[in-house]
Amino acid sequence: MRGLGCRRVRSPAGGAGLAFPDWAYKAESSPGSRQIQLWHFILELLQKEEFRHVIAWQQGEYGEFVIKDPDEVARLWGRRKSKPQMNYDKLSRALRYYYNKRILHKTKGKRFTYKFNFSKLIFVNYPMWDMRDGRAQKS
DNA sequence: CACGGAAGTA
DNA sequence: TACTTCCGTG
Repeated sequence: MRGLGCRRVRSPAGGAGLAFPDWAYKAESSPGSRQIQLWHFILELLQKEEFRHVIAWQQGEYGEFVIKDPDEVARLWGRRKSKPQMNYDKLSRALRYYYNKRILHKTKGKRFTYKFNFSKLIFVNYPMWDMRDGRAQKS
């Protein structure tokens, strides 16, 4: 297991310098059968330049991203989950459930634009992390 | 489009 | 639990 202090950053080549810490892209930690989470999938697409025409980080605001092609993102998500009837209406409902979970929030006024709550993602990936003093706690 | 209640799935 | 499906409301 890697140290918690590791904050390696991924910089997209030729990008606007927008990068996100490696802990944010922590695909799946469990060995095997756990189903992929929507936010893992979103981060996965965001991390690959080949999907930049479909979904991309919004320059300026850290953690903010824009779904440039909602139908395509929904199609890709549906393919991954074996849900051929998936569409943006349903996918966006799933994203809205993240509001209360504090994983995402909407960027009001900006169409198809959402923002990751990275501090919450730290908590999701490393439950032992205590946000109050920024040190790992023993249970 | 975006929101969120309500019921259904695995 | 984490969505998926459906839908009325603004």
